[in-house]
Amino acid sequence: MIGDRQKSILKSIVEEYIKTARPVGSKSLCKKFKCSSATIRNDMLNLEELGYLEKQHISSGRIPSEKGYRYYVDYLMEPKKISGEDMLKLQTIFSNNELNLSSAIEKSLEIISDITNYTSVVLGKASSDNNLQKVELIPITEETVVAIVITDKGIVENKQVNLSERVDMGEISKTSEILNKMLVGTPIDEVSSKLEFEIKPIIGNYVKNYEVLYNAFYEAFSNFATKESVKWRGKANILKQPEFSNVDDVKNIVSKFESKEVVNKIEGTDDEVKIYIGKESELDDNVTVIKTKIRLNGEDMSIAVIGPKRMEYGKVVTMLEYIKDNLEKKG
Amino acid sequence: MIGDRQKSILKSIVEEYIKTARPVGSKSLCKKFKCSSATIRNDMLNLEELGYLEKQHISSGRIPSEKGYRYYVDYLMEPKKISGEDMLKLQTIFSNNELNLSSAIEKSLEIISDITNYTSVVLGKASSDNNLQKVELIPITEETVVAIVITDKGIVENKQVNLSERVDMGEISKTSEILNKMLVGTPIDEVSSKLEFEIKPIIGNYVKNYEVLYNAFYEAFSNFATKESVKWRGKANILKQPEFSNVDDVKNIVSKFESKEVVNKIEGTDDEVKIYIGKESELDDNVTVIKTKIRLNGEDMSIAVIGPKRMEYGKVVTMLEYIKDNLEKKG
DNA sequence: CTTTAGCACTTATTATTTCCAAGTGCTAAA
DNA sequence: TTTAGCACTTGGAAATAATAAGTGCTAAAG
Repeated sequence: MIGDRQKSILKSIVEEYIKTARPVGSKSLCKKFKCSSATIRNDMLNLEELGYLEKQHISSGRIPSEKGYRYYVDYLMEPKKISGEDMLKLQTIFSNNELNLSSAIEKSLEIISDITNYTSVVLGKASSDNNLQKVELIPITEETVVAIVITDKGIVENKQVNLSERVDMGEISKTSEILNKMLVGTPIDEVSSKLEFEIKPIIGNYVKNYEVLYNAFYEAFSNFATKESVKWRGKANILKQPEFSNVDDVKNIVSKFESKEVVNKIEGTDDEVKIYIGKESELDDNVTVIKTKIRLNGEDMSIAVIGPKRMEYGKVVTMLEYIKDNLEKKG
Repeated sequence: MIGDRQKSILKSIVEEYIKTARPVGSKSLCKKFKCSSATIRNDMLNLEELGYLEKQHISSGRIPSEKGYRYYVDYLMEPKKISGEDMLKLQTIFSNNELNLSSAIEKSLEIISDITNYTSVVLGKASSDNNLQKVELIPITEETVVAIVITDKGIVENKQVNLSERVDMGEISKTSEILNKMLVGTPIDEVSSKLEFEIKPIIGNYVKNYEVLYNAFYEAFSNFATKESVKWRGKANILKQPEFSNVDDVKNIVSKFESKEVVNKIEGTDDEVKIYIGKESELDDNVTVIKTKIRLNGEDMSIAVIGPKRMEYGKVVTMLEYIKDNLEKKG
């Protein structure tokens, strides 16, 4: 259905369009394919009929459709080696042993945005294979305590809680002791039910006034269980792309970046590096999202790169794979 | 120099322009001042010569200059009462006793942006009257510890640190013990020097292999001392203003919001609610920043509202004052 | 001295027209 | 199957014209 020269033409058009952001005309491919513009035009027409190419108007050159990008990504794209210069930058992340994981990830984001000029995001969420390692309730004033939860993977969360009434120091340390005795080692996604069904019924036997403290810890913990961190780099980068040359598109994408739902669209579901083009991204028809999931040290992380549909696919994929592999080696 | 009617005209022009975002012509003020447009024109000319008004072009109506806004804000503006509806929203922050301070502040931001349709920011930084209350070093693996620092104001910071070599559990708890014994009660801005001059010299007597652990804690602590939190709400709101109708201005302001220097421009220096118009904001000539400083529970917070120069000054100032007063009462 | 009516003048904005470059589809011949 | 040739379409830039809003100034009136 789609011949070899046509594949090659599609590839050239996608790559040319990625480079220049301008529709590609038949004449510009003549030298490369050693044939006349009419021949190219015939093939282009064919590719258009099959849905791989589009025109902006009747007499414009061709641009790839989403289907065209998809075909390119699935069958035509060649992986791109990381350039020496870029490799040097990436090395700074992994050669520095002092850097702990979360700093390494942040640094990676920074470098991705710097090299690609796209927007990058990392989304972290304590994963279910964290076990509770330690609980602390630290009195601050007579009516406030700070509750601290630490997991065996080293994730720490804290929350300052107002008690609704004055509570005795001794009670606080007793509560803390009981919580530790009964909860240490519990997977975090089982803590809630253990709290409710095993601890709540008996804690009254040891601690008077237990309700206030129980509630305080419960609140702190629920904070922990749902906590997500989102970090962006180069949010403004995408605006540099020529596809965002009119106000409404710019305002639109900026609003989407600010909205809360963006988190769901970004969260990776696959361990591989996956590409979501235009509509597939469910974020905005004008963007491509390339994302992957990394499970690291008890945290599920999603890293995503957001750019225009004419993104440098090969470059970004190679880079994400490299970073993913090296982070996992480090972790 | 500037007569009573002229003041009144200036006030009307500022308020009209704030409402409509369009230059104000002489005719539109006739009814209000019960005189002909020519009279108004004479006064306008005078106000322009004094620098309070500007024209966009020779035959346009007048708009306030930055000096005009400044005069309005300093001498003409009347404080605006908070509407019943808005008051209701604000009450939800302060009536809820369960809400701890940092949640209350976040909630305030949200409501400010919601009511005003401007952008709001809060900037927090541990202030110098925090004293160290507790230090913990918790081993996670043989080569990682989590260092936790807690102050008497309930601020908690933690950092996971890679040790460069394997360290014995006992050493860790000994170090932790010493740090606590010697540091508890120390104001956080004196911890660094105390660490270096009092603890480093003697810790070797108690803990072998102390260097690794000392460095780990030192790193965790320096993380703490410099940590700043920045929270935005309604970042995209400002784009809704008609002054941002061309791409470049939009891209410009978005980039500025993303840049790191913005923090310096936002940080409040004054306990009062202060207004910085256009250039005065040092952020962008097209915006006004209204900000104030709140010292709360051991944290220095700056709250800022960013909007167009034709901001609803009265409304925002009243609202910020109300929030500031009530947060300080709560804290 | 202040206010007003009248008028010529300026400018942004919008719509209309004209022109050009780029590129297409199609036909007929090679 | 490829190519040359040509009529045709479109977006975009530049030029032109028409309109609305509002000014400054002058001279007369209050």
